[in-house]
Amino acid sequence: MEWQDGKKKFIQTWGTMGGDWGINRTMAQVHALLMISPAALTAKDIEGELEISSGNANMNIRMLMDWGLVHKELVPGDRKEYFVAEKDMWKVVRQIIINRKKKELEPMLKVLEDISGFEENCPEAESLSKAIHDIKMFSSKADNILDVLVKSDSNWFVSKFMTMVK
Amino acid sequence: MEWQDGKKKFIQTWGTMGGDWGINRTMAQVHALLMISPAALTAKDIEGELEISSGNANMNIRMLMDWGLVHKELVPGDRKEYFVAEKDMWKVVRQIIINRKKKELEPMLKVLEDISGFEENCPEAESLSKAIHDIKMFSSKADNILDVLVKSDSNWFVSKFMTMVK
DNA sequence: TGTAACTTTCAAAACCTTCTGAAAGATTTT
DNA sequence: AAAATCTTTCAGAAGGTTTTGAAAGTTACA
Repeated sequence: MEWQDGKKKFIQTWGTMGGDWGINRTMAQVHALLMISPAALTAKDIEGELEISSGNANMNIRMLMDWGLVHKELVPGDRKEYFVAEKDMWKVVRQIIINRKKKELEPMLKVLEDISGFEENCPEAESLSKAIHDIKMFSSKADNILDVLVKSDSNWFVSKFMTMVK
Repeated sequence: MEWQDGKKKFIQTWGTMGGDWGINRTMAQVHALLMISPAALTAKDIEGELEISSGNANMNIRMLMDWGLVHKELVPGDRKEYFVAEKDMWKVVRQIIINRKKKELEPMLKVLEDISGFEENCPEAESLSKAIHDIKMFSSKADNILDVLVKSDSNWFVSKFMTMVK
């Protein structure tokens, strides 16, 4: 396989992956492209490579910057804006975890907190109560674990984990 | 708050949550409803509660059964099919992990394997090579960790984890 | 076997998200 | 300050997924 084909497939795969992870496909593709680019790229480069409109490119680049996965790089004497992606996989995953946690886990915990304050004694109410309690329990544990995960170094984590399961 | 309102919000929240997790909203709502039902429900009950069509109910119940989160329960002397949901949160989460791993992580690892076999020496090819390598590394670690997670008991895992990070 | 109760299928409709393309807004150069 | 270059915005178009509703398929019983 030529590396150019590999590149195409890589961008595609990362795009699909992104879709599954609550990142839109194009956003993930832009990220993939930047991630494997040795040099910084301009918006125009990205539009060209991925065959998308400037509006689309702009919007997704901005989103990636919001997520902290891409940043601008200004080349002295050049008026264009260049973009580079975070290339450290662990940092990338960490950012994704942080963002999803904030968007999904935390709001859910809040709602569960809000709806747990009723008192009634029919089986239905009790069943609901139990479910809410269990999920709250579980989610806050997950929340804690993710916090640790995000704060830690990848190698440390994996090696520690691997000894732990022995 | 009345428990009936809590129930509505719970179903809604679990539905949104599901959407974020690659489970469609209705499927997650059906699951939520069954999860907080002390008794088994018929397809008709579900249609009524969630105000959805029979086709929709049927399709999502079937999907939940495919995922192993819901099963049929036959009541002797009754011709209707009754459904109950898995209520152990840990089992639920485990099923979700198994399914997503199969659908997302494993195919990705396969593609990365396929496209890593080129040899060229321009910086672009090298950059691509490195990205592929890093992701493969990372994903297979994640794959292993999830395997352990899935096989283990929740309490064991959490407590072990919590000591580990001390 | 006929009929009633229930379940499944599927094409078309509704809905939601993403993308385009053109116009407006910036910023720099001449 | 006009022109050129680049970036952003946004309404409507396109594309994808989910839902409906009605018809077809099953099963159980009289």
